[in-house]
Amino acid sequence: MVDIRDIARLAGVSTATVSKVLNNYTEVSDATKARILKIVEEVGYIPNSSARALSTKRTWLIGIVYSEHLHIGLEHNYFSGVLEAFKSEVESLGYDVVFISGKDIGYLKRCQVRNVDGVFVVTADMMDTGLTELFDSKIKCVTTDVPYKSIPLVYSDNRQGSILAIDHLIQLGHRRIAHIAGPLTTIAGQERLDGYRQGLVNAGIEFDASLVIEAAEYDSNSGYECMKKLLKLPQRPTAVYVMCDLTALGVIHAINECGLKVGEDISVVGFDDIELASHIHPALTTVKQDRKAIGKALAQILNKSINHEKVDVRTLIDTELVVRESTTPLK
Amino acid sequence: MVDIRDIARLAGVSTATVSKVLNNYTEVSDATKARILKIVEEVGYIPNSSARALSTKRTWLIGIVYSEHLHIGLEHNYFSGVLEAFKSEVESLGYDVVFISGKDIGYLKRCQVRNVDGVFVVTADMMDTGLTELFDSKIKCVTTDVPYKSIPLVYSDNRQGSILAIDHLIQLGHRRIAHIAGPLTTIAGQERLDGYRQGLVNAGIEFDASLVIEAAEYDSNSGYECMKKLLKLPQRPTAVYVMCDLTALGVIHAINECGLKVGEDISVVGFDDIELASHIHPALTTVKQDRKAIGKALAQILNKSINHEKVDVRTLIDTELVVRESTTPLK
DNA sequence: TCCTCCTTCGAAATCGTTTTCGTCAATATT
DNA sequence: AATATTGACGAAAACGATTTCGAAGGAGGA
Repeated sequence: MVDIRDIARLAGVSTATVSKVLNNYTEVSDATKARILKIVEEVGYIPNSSARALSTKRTWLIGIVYSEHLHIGLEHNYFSGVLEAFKSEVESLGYDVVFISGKDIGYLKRCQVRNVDGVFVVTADMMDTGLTELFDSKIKCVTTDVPYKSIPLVYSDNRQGSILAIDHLIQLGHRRIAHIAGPLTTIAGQERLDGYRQGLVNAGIEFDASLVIEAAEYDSNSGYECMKKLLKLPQRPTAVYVMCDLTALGVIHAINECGLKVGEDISVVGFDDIELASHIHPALTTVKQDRKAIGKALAQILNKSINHEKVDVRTLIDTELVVRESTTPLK
Repeated sequence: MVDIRDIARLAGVSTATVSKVLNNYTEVSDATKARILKIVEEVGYIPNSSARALSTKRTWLIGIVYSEHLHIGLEHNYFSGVLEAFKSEVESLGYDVVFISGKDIGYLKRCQVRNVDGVFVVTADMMDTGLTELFDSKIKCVTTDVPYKSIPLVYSDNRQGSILAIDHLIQLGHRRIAHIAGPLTTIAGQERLDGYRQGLVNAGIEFDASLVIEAAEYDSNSGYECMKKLLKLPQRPTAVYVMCDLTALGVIHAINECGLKVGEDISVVGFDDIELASHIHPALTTVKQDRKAIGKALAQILNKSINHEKVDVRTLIDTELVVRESTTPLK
């Protein structure tokens, strides 16, 4: 492998000079700069990042952390979408992305071993002390969905999203709109419920507590269970606003099972816009989280933070309603 | 940050000795070893991985590469599953995992910049010269799904999977079994078609070319289109074996659209077992690819390869049939 | 007693960069 | 003409580990 000394020798200069042109210092003449660059190109010289990191104390590495026992992370479509956008943005800022596991020595120590410049905590469970230890350290972090002290946070404007959904249903003529809420221990669960209430208030509809059910989890089964209950109500809702797409699938299952048709008999709106929302039949109307924007914002904020610039502690990203087939005008 | 010299000073030994106990050399006495370890523990010393990499030429980093323009990668449930399993296995072997993008300078150079010990090419498009350049280099690679020269390859036993599917349908009494094949330019497409024919042969059913359609892509639309054609056949198939779950969704859509019921009127079998297969209604019977096993095998093979051990060039992983609601006995 | 052989350890070179500071010549200033 | 300034470059010291090879000292053998 050719190193910086080879380049220096070939160009008849010192390694200092080579290093300077490689790092865009101005104090080297255009002539030698061009000469060095040419040689670098010809021999295909690639600076050794370990050596560079050793002497600059910057690795240009961003760590990705997620609470492993939550069993989401990579496999969840929402997070992989955010992660993909994040990755793409930090890459264009010059970083690479490395996974940090918490195995054995914990997240913090692993981050220190790798000397990451910053970390993105994708799925945070604040009960995980390994994580809070990381948040409380000197290492620059950003996260999404769940707040912790003054760690910069980027997430969807859940209230606004809920209002979009409710407005849409009201436009279609619905008045009895049920809501399956996320666990109210989660911020998202609370805010989406808030937005639901606000949406009703805006339309002058009175809030009916019997139309709201708190789900146990953000999963499909919970949706199935909750919908079963709603269907037993003396007066059935004509529309259901569900706090996430996966849960909406369970809801749809329950509706089908009792012989009703999604869309025709009961309109359903989800939240997230995961991949399958558009693939099922009827396709799901849903509040789309702008994963690209979230990932990109996270990347930019983390970069600023690494460079000691001031950053916003909270960033809200707008959601967007995607109307498909699961919502129809009230007959 | 405390470094190895601090430890040496505190223990009253040289850095050489500290390094030796940290790397499990035998030539240091039990007493000093214990003393050093104790101090390391107390002050929370963490070796600097850049320095270590610089002097050992091993980074303990594995690169993850995927053809970006294919627009799969992270967001595709199958690959994220394999990747998750791979990551987990290499982590327990002591590596960390870093994403390598091809931006600007190409995959190979980026791998060299980071000095990765090896790379896992998750989604390979062999038309991508950036990728073949990487494969043809000295860097140890493994990949899945698509073969290239003697790069170690791990993938599902597609023929065996097809046979499972066909056997199942035959057990249920079906005889007119259609197949929507993947693009025959892909190995998976070919092998699954092969297995389909073999399954029929095993059951003594004659192959009927009119029941086989080659899809344009591994996506939902292709399934929709192909199924439309199959439904126009003078004698409709009673069952369809589809080369992937996503495509099966399109198939289901087409079946519903013409007033038939999946399961009752036409049985459908997919391939992959992506997340939504179990979430749709009726839930999809499918051939499950063992993502965990594939990821794990890839990790072990890559590790061996890095350590200059002999490895198998091709490794087949068994598939498994997951019977759900989309297949029922022929009436 | 002398010699050999282990065991245990350390001095110092090395890995490939960056960065500070000094040198030296050429140019600008008075 | 003497001095001050500027521009272009290099010597050498980091950065924090690993590893080779030699040395010291004690144990064992003849």
